[in-house]
Amino acid sequence: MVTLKHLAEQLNVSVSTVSKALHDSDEISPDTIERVKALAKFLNYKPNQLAVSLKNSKTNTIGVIIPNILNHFFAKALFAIEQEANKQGYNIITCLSNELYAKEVNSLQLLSNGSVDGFIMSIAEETQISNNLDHIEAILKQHVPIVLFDRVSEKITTDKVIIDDFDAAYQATNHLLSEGRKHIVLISNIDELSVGKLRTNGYHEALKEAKNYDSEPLVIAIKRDGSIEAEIEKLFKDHAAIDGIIAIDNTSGVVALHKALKLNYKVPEDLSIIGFSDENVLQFTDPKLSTISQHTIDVGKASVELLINRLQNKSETSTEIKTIKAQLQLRGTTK
Amino acid sequence: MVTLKHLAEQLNVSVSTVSKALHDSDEISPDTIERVKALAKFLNYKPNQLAVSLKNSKTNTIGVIIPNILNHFFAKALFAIEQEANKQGYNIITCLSNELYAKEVNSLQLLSNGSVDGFIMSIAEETQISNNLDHIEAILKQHVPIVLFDRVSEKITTDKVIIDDFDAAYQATNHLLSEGRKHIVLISNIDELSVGKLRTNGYHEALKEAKNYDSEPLVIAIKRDGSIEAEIEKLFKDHAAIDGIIAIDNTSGVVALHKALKLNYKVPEDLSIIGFSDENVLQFTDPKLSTISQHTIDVGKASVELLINRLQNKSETSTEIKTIKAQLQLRGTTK
DNA sequence: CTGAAAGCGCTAACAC
DNA sequence: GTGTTAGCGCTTTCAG
Repeated sequence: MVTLKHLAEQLNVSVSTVSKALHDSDEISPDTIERVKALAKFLNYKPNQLAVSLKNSKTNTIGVIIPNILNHFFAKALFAIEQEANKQGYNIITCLSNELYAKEVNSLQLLSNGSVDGFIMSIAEETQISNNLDHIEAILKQHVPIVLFDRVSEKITTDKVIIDDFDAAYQATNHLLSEGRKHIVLISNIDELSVGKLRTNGYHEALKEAKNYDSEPLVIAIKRDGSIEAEIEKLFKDHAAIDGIIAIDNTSGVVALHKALKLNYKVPEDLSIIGFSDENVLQFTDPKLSTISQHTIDVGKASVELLINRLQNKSETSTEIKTIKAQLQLRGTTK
Repeated sequence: MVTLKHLAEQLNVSVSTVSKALHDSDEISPDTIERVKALAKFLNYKPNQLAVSLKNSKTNTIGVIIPNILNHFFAKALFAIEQEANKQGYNIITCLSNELYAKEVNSLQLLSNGSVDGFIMSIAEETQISNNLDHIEAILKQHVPIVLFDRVSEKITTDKVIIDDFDAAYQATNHLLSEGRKHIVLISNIDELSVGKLRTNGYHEALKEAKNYDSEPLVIAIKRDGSIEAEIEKLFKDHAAIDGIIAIDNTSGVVALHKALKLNYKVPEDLSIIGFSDENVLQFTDPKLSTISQHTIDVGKASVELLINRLQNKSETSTEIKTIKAQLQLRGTTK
C-alpha cells in the first residue's frame, strides 16, 4: 500500500508537505505541488480512509439497516439510499437484520463506535412485535443520529421518513366504494407491522364513514409463514360475494388477481383489486394491477437528505418527520 | 465515545493494561481483568473499529459489488453473502454498480486502500460489454483479493464462483427435445452478459446434437430497454408453431407463460416453458413454472468461503473456480 | 503483573 | 515554503 510516507521519502520532503500538497494548500509552492501529485498519480496513491476517518472522527459513511432485502420495497429503498448517498459523497455499509431483533442490536452496536457517522434504518419485524427499542435509544443517546424510514415507532424521537399509509388505504377503500362495491375485503400478511396497522385502520375508517355500506369489514390476515395462495383460495370460497379487494402488502394483490381470473371473476367488471405494489409486478399481470405506489425512491432520497442534514448542522434542532405521499395508480383492475 | 484512555484514567492503570485485560491476557491479574471488564461494561465501551483496523492492517470487512440490486438473483446473492460473512465474523460494505463501468471503478478504488480486506463482485453489464477489466487487474496487483461470482471473465485470473450455465441450458433444451418438441425458441434479455452467452451456447449445442430436429435454432434477444411483453407477443404472432420455450433470464419465462395462456395455448400440452427463475415468482404462475434453479444461496456462500480462505491462507496457491450446479426443476409447465 | 513507548496513516497547529 | 510535532484509538514489544 502506497502511503504519504512513501511519497515523502521518494521526493525528499516531509510527510506534511506531501499531505498539504495533495490538498492544494497555498502554503506549498506550485512546483512542489506538481511534483507530489505527479508521483502520487504515478504510484496510484489513494489515501487510507481508515486513517483519515480516525483522524477526523468522521467517516463519511452511513450505516443502512434493512429488514429484508428480498422484499422488493426494501431493495428499491436501498437502491435509492445508495444512489443519493453516493451523490453526496457518502459511502454506505449495509446490514441486513433479516427481521431479527438480535441482528439489529448487533449491527447497531458494531457500527456505532466510529465506523459510521449515522444510520438509516427500518425496524425489524421482531423488534416491532416486541416493541423493545432500547437499543435504538442507546445509540441516539451517544449522539449518533438515526433516520427511521417506513417502519418507525412513536416511542422514538428522531428524524423519520414515512408513507401516509393510513391515507393511502383510506383513499383506496373510498375509490372502491365510489365504484359502488358492496363487499370489500382487505388482505394483509404484514399484520404485525406499524405500516400494516395504519393501512388497516385507513380501510376501517373509510368503511365506517361510508353511507349505504352494509357489510362488515373483513380483514384476512395471512400469517408470515402461511401460504398466500391457499388463504386467498379459501377467501373466494368462503365469501363468493366479494367485489373489492385491497391488498396491503407487496405481493398478495397479484396473487389475488390471478386466483380471481382463474375462478372466472371478471376483473374489473365483477371485482376490483388494488395492490400495494411496485411497477415490477406489472409485467406479470393482465389486466395491469391498479396499485398504491409508494414512491420508494423518494423515501430513500429523503432519508439520506435528513441524515446528512443532521450530520452537517450539528445544531440540535427539533426532529423532522417527512411524509411521502402514496399515490393511487388506477390501471386495469379497477373501474 | 468511550475509549481505552477513559477506562484507564478511571481505574488508575495504563492504557495497555486495559487493552490487555479486555483481551484476557494472562499477563494481567484476574482481579484487574475483572475490574476493567466491569467498568467497560458499565460505560458500554466498544472498541473503535477504525483504530483496530488501522493498527492491525485488517478490517474484517468485505467489499461487495452488486450490479443491480433490483434483480432478485443479486438481492438473494447479497442476502447469502451477508449471512455467511456474518457467520464468519466479517462485515460487508455494499456498493451498487448499477451496471455502470464508472461506478465499478470508483467503488474498487475507494475501498481498496485499507477499507476492506477483499472483494466479492459480479461484473457490471457495461464492463462486460466493453471488456475493459484493467481496474480489476489493478486491484489484484495490489494483492487485494477478489472473488468473482456469476458474471466473470476469462481475462482475469482469480477465484471465481460460477453456475454451469452452458450445461443448464443444454439440459433444459434436451428435456424439451425428449418431450418431442419440434420448435424450441430461446428468449433472452441478457444477451450481452457472459452468462447469457453461455446459456445460449448450451441451447445451440443441444439442438445441433439432436437427431430428428429439423427447425432452425431461434433466439429472441430482447434489448435491455425493450418491452419484454411486446417482444413476446410478437414472437407468438410470428411463430405460431412454437412448442417449446427456454427463457434464460429471471422474468421472461413468467411473462411468456402469461402471454401463452392468454393466447389459449395449452401448457404444457401444446407448449412447454422453462424459465431461469427463483421460487419467488412461483406464486404468480399457474401452472407453476418449471425452472432452472440457480442455487443462489450456495453461490453467495461459496464466494465468501473462497475469499476468506484466500484472506487467511496468505499462501499464493493457485486460484480456484467453483462451479455450482444448476438444477432443472420440472413443475407444471413441462410434461 | 503493570507500564512506557512506538507506530498504523493521516491531518493540522505551530515552528523555522 | 517546508518541517516538526502531537495526536486520533488501538495493539504490542520490551522494560521494569
